[in-house]
Amino acid sequence: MEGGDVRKGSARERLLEAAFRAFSEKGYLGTTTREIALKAGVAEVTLFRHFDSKERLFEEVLKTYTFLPKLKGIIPEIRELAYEEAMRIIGLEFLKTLKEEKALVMIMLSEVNLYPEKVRTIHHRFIDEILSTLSSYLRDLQERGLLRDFDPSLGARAFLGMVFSYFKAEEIVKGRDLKEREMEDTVDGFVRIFVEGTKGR
Amino acid sequence: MEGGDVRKGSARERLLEAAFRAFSEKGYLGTTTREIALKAGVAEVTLFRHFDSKERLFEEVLKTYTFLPKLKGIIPEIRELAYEEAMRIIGLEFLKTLKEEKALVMIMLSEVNLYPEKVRTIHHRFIDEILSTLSSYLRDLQERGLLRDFDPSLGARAFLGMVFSYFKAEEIVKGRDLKEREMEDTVDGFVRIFVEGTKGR
DNA sequence: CGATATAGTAAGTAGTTACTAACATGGAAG
DNA sequence: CTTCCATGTTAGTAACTACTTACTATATCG
Repeated sequence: MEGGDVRKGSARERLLEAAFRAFSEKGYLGTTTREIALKAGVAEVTLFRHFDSKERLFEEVLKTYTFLPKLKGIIPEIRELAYEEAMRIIGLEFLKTLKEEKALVMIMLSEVNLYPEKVRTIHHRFIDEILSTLSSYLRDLQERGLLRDFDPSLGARAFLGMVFSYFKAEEIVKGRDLKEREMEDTVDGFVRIFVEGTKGR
Repeated sequence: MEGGDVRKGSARERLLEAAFRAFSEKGYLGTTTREIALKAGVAEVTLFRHFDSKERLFEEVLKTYTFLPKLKGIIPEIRELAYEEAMRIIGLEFLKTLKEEKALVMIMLSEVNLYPEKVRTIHHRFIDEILSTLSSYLRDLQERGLLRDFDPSLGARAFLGMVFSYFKAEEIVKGRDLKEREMEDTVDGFVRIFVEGTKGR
């Protein structure tokens, strides 16, 4: 989006950030080392002094910008809430995380072909993590007799899948910038369907 | 998958198919015209005689291999079925279509950065089409008083989103080859949640 | 002050890539 | 038979790209 330079922090940090942005906006192959150095405001040779090759820079970018989902942290507080309200928060938090980490999501989708293993690793640390957090929450509710009997892992997939696909269609493919209000309304609709579909009768 | 040649049809057809495969397996930038020609079993210059440039070849590939979703065709027969059974068929048919058209889906996801407009066009003709087909089916059931009141377009998104995300996670990211049985079971679970969550009470 | 680390400038290399030019070949059609 | 037309072969070009080498400048630190 913003083509601006990165002018704070050490050369290494600036390179990592410039590379991260560039890879996410133009893809790995579509990005040149010259361009990254320019954006970072350093000489191209400095890039190769810090990272031996373009590929190692890419690896460092992934290592640096792969985040841990914060959903895990909010689960304890959520167990106190009503089911529907809890799912609303989980869905919205997941969607916001996707939005914040859009650059990383773009890299994952673009680079599945070129670096399947690297992408799989991130996917595992990110999506699978959230998935298992949500399924253990659902299992807990089942054991307390609040939900009907269904595979909680499948349920988690169903719910997060709705949210992810919505994000993919609007933000990634259509290039939109979703507003708070619209996100809330949409998640709300998803929650109503999901909660109604999983409640005990 | 198979690195084999394409040895039937005219040179033009062979080029289109070889390019389609290559683009989907290695991305647009990761594919060379030399490689396409080799796979098609023709001289590289023949490629440029048929298509003026690599980019125009790409456009022709998209034009040629963009398909019309067949979901629309089966809707009439489905209106006769019970809601749950109908959704099962729709979900499974959608998933199978994604599987058959996996190459195109890969291209779409990989090339959002490079050619956003081209990808948007395909997405519109493919996903949006299915989406509106399903929402009109849901609206119909609502009007017949069989479903509770909810935005049918949101409902369609929810359901197809579950299926798409499942496909993305398993086939695209994890590189698996989903078997009939597993697809049926998963769609079945999705359907149960969705149907229960949208039925009139 | 002197050593060390970090950065820049400049020049270049070897490989690749999309794309072109020129000419030869073979088959189908009139 | 001859005229096309689609194709192959060969050679080449201009641009780009990841990466290197060699030398210089600056700032920090003991």
